Amino acid sequence: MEYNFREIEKKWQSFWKENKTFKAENKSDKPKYYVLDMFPYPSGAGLHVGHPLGYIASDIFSRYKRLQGFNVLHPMGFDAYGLPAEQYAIQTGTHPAVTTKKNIERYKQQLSKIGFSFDWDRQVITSDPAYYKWTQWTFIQLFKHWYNNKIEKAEPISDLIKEFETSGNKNIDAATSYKDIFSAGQWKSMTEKQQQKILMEYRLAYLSDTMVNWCPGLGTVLANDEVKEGVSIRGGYAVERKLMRQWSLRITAYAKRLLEGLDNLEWSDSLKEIQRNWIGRSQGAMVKFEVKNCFISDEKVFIDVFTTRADTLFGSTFMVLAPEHELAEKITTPEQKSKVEEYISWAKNRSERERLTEVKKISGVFTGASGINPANGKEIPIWIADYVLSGYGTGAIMAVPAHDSRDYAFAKHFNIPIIQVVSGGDISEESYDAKQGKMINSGFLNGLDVKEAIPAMIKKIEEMKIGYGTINYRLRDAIFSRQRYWGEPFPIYYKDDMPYTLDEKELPLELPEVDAYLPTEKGEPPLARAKEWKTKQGYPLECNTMPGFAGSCGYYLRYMDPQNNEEYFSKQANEYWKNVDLYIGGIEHATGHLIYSRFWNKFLFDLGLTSKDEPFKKLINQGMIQGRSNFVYRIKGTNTFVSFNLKDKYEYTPIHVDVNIVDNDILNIDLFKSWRPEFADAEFIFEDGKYICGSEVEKMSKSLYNVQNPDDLIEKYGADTLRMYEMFLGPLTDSKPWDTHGIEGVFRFIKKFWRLFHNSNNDFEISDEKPNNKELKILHKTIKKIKEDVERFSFNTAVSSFMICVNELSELKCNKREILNELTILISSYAPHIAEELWHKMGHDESIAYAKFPVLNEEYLKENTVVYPVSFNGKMRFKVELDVNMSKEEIEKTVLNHENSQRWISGKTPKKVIIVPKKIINIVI
RNA sequence: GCCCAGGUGGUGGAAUUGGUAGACACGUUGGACUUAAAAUCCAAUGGCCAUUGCGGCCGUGCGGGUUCAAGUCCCGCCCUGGGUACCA
Repeated sequence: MEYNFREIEKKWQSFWKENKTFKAENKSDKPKYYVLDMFPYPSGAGLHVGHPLGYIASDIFSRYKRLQGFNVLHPMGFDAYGLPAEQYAIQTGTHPAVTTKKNIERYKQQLSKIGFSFDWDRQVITSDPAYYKWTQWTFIQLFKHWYNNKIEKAEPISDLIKEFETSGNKNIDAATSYKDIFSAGQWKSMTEKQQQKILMEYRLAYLSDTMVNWCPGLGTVLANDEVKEGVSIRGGYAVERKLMRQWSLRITAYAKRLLEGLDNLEWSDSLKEIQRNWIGRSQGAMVKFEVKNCFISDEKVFIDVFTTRADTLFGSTFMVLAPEHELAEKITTPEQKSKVEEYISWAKNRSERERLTEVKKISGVFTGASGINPANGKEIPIWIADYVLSGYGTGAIMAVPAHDSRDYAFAKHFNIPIIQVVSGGDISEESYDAKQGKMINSGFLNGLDVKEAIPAMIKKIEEMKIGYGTINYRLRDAIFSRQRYWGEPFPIYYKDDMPYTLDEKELPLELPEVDAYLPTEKGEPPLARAKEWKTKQGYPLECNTMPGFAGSCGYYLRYMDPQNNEEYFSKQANEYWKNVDLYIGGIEHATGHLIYSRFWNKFLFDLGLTSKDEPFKKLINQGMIQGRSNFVYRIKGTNTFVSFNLKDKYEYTPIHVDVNIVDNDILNIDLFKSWRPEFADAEFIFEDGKYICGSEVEKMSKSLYNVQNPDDLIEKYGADTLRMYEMFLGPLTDSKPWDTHGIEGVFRFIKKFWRLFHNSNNDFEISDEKPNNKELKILHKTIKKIKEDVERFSFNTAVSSFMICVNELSELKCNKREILNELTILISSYAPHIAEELWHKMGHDESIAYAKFPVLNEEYLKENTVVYPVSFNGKMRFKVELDVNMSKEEIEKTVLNHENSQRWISGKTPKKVIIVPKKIINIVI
């Protein structure tokens, strides 16, 4: 029989489906192994060859682990909420659920053709009410908990209320924005609304007026990780800062644990580094500066600043507030009022993008007020400038122009004095920012080294009770509201303008129908259009929905127990599966999903629901598969196209051409003419009778006509070939261009593998003869290599080893059962369909998926002789085969007397002979 | 600017611990089989020189260094990709 992959692959895919071959049980005597892929957003475009790369790798690993005797959890699902389906709904009126369902079906169909060993019974879809019930449930728990810094753990709000009732808040050390101190008596005398307002500042999910990234193009706010360089990552729309009442998650409470947890994870250094930078820990001090002669309701006014350079306090010659700072207008003197107001409104109306691109432009305004430098009692001016960000630290700084380049530029521009306090550099030219040198002009600090001066100054600040040493994080709370339709509704209603959670029994709160997917005329989010969007008691429900990342925060937990209607997941299921052993996905989630998930998991851990503090033990980022675009060159002003190597004689315009009408860079003229009407009459300047196209490596994208679709390749070569080729392309973690021609080589290999089992008439024929040592050696060499390679995720070299093995066995015309049986198991995780087919032909009844991974016998690898490369002064000159047991002395003697050596020694006495057993011989002349 | 990866034939890449640089493929060239094509098989294939044969020199971004030996380690530089960007 010919190798008929279409028939074989269809046959085994339905076999696996019917027999539920890959169903994972929550109870097993086997050790568990959890392999997870980042689940896809089902877009309308379908999969291209880049998408399955990670899935193939994780599938190979899952199948390998099954062969090794593990109970493997390898699920798949869909991250189904997202902007594209909603944008499409706005344009066409099609409900996003309809689009999403259709796209999921398409994705599933495409995925099923690749032969993945997913347990589809565990599929989760984030937009399914049975799933998002638990997203909403977790939100309620976040609302009902606060973070206790003393024990670094989330605790129930009810416990916090008890504490307020007995002792007020003086003993509480919480992650909160609330600064005032109240007593138990004061607490009790508050109205419910006042109490709720205070509690809101402690909750891990809280509602507040915050500066948000408002994206008018998308009609919604965005989280920090959804914005890059002042524009939205999805769609590239401009983003501006806006004060809005929004839900946020107090992820900053977990900053320390999120940072420290990284140390024990098997993630790539670069990914950990991205997260470390995003969390951005800085050690420093909080210092209080008094505002001179300034009183608000009889109390002195102080400005808190955060600094990492407490040592330079004596050099602080002015202060700067962010334009959004709450004191900015309050401390401004009447004379400066109009200027300050003008500046603040100018700064507010600047888009984020303008602000970023005009970083070099210095702007600011003097408030007229002065602060007092607590180190030396000197009066220093207070300015407002937008180089100070409201979101970091306290939104106010002590400026030290001598030792901070930004302050320096500002001081030079506005003629503010500069006092050097650390020796080194030339401050008439530029600031001296290095943390190196001796202190000068700094009172009691003089003569100390910077490294000594920092703690000395912090100690002094603490003694003076004007501040304290502290750690500041760059990480911000996650803004959790979106003014969109297609997302999880919040389980929240409003009473007296204060938010309350729905009862857990009322979950899921299902997404209502609306007449249009647009904001109302009053500018409320789309949910405000829903009829009866209120509780049974008549209280209005929240109209915002949750962000795109909400559903992916805990999906890996739900896979453990996906049909559970009583709980998110059972304790028993979680204690069995624990956390993800191997997670494969793109690096683009470094500052989004991968931080949010860790936070979500840590919170559930604090509640005692998850058994592990970290969700993803080992994580691999697969590289991107880039497209290889082809170009034709049209001579300017004509409809004539010039072949690649002749183009420089003309003035031309390169035009992307569909890679599917180009074969090996040679353009198919007929297909090109019929590709687009404007090319129907095209003329050509050929070279060697052919039209050669240019090529370039770019992103794989529809608009660049370089998309390779897995379905087409499967149709042509089969899924086994596609799987192996995607792995053969290069290291999993590297980005690499797709080259369709390479797939032929893998296809040839698969056919060659098939021929090992078939005679010249294409009939299945294997021999029961005992294999010889040569054959056993080939097999065991391959077992060893495949095992090593898969365990270090080096799938490309594993594929080459299979090629070498099959080449060698073909050469020996080996069709012996003992060899082929083992080789089939080895290859089954890479090319499961052909392996399953041959496995059954060899007489097995059970699926190969649960066969036993071949055991390596080192005996077969033993050699009697070693071929030594003989080098002279490090240059390899010839090889010599020697007995493996020869002593170094014997080797030296033999090699020096070897006829080929004489030429290189040429009568001289070798200075030194280096012999590394079984490796190399080097003779130094 | 700062931080992190990386730079090897015409192409994708291999070299796992400092020990034969270029495995395995693609492509190219020549050949076999065939009426022909496809498929398959064989041979050559880093560059330069030599070629009747043996062979020789150079070569892992560039310049230094350590070592018997460097793609691999160290120092300096260049380039590419990613992250981040007034983070006090």
